[in-house]
Amino acid sequence: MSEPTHETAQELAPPPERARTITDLARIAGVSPGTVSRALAGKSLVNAKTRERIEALAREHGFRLNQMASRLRRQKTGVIGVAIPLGHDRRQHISDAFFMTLLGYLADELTERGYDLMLRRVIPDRDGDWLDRFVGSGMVDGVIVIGQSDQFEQIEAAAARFLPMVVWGNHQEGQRHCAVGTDNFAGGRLAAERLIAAGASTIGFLGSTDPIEFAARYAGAKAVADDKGVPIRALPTHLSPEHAADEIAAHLASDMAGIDGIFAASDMLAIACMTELQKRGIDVPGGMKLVGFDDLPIASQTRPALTTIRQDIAAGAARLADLLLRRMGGENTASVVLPPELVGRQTA
Amino acid sequence: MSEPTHETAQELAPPPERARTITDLARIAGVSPGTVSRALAGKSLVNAKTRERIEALAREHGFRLNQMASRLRRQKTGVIGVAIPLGHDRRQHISDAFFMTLLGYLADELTERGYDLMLRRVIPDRDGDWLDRFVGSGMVDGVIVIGQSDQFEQIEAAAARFLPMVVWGNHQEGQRHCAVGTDNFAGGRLAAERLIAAGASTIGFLGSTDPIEFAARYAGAKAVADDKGVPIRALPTHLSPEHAADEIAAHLASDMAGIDGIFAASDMLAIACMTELQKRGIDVPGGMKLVGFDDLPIASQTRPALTTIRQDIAAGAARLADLLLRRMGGENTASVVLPPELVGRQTA
DNA sequence: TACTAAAATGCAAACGTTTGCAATCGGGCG
DNA sequence: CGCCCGATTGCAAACGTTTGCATTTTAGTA
Repeated sequence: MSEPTHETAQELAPPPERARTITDLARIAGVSPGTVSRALAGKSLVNAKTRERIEALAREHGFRLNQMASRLRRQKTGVIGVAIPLGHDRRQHISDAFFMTLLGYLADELTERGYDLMLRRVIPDRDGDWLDRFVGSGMVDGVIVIGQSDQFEQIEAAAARFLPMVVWGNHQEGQRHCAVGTDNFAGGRLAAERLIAAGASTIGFLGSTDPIEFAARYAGAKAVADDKGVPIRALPTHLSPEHAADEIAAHLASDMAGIDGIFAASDMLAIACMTELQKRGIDVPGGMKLVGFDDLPIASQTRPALTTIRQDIAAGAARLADLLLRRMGGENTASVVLPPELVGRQTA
Repeated sequence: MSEPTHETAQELAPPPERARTITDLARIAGVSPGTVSRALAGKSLVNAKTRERIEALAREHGFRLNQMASRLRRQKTGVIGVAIPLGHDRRQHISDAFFMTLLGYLADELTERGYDLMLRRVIPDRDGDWLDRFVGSGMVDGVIVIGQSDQFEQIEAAAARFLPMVVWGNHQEGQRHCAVGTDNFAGGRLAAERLIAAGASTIGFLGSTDPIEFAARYAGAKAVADDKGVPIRALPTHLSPEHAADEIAAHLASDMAGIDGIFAASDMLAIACMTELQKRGIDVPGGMKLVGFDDLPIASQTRPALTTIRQDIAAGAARLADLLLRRMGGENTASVVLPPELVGRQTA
């Protein structure tokens, strides 16, 4: 009574006691936790007025549902795991342009459908168990693996026990896991055909042939080259941007006897290569034909504009998302092979 | 006894009864769940032999710890939330090159430290509550917001209650939340100085001035331009790659009176602009000086190579990660402003 | 008013781990 | 042989929700 102002203040702005748990909120509302849960979930079993009152109290006391507990109880997470295995080139960065572009589209697709993405970068040989641990962790409802890298066996093993998984990469005869990917062999064919048609008499394949995606690109190009009697050989190069430029420079300095057409395993390599060629005063396509792979947005912005093999990344992401959701629903889906497409620009 | 082969087979390859829960495994091992938990966690309290036996059984029966339950109990998740608010340009794609590059570095940094990333793309005006819901969900131990967009108020509000949050973006006098970002105003100054030094007599700023990061870049450029008596004006352009080219073309066709120097709000815009200029036969830098912003990897690969203002994205990601972890440890950290750097190449 | 059915709520048991505390076991020592 | 102490293990209560079932309230009807 001696501090009226104090009391008045308290009454006007009641201390916003935060309700941390559903039980707190139930106590405040004078109902049971079960009712609060049902009210916030929008179930029909609860009286409309009660629901409104509880919703108002929830807002007022800043209540947030603890997702961990909710998910434990409901045995589903609303999260899709995205794993990026970096097996074939440990120096390869997760910020690789192709992966990031695909990831961006995936995020768009899945967010649209109400899922969150959990990103995990994996260095397989540090941990042979990586995929099993990921799919069995109870943290994700489904898994997308971006790139098979050199982890084909691991992926097959996981697929045997875990249905909701889809992989970006090659589909091989008889494989167990569901893959979505470009027909890399056909893409390699297209590239070689284009180079030869443009007048190349000896072809260099710029990139590693270890990851099976790249191996297939090389094999496709080699099939065409062999068929037409054009020599072709691999110029091994790592993907990481810091190393690629130097390795390409080394190739150009020593290893190019007769090569007048280059098929680069990715656009990023092709662009790095073009820069090195121009540094040396070699004209593209005059002195060297060049074909890339991916058709990243930058490919059309280089000078000269890059001739490349297009992977439809947006379509691929859409298929990945679609197939994964169907598998999460129990369906056993088949792999999808997307056709590559030659995008003829100025470099070959 | 009448089916010896059957029994033999059973003995040789015991049905690999999968242990789903820690209780299953405890039953199999003949110990209590608590002991199994301690054994798998590598606590010292459990006998070495017991631990080894349990670990072997865990492998054999394909046991995976349920992370949901573990995290609920331990009240921590090992997950860092990454939110990308798309407020100022809803058409902007999460696959935006700058965001993706930053995200890639962040993933590298945080994965290295044992955290997973949870990615969330947010369209704020669909849901004014987005940040509160994210930080209060109990699903993440900390949050990184990439880009303030037009959500400054929301972020400030969340920062008042939630310590472990760091934001990529501008720091403004007296703001509450911890930000890491480039000094955009200084960057704008550098760009304008360079353009003017290269001979530009009228400057166009290519990009939106709505997001505060871009507004600061424009303000910096304007400060220098005003100082030197050089006219400058904004050429509003959206960021999404599909629209940018057309909008730039429209500017070039109608709006360019006197402009002989362009400061693009991002490298992607600069590159799109360069392509449009070249389509029109305008020489860069002869007919038009051009300066970008970001110094993405592609910037050095264009022809002519792009003069731009470098943001050190890798360093920024490292600072974000470092500050976030310190905040998760209870420390209240100050904002960090990174100095931009002019990278002089060929376009201005 | 009494009875019935439907609507709304409460109760309590899950979900699968972790962890403080108590109980057990074994060995060394007096 | 009995006792004590340290090393292991078991017990049971959390963590915060959801949900089947039982119970109470309400509304409707005879």
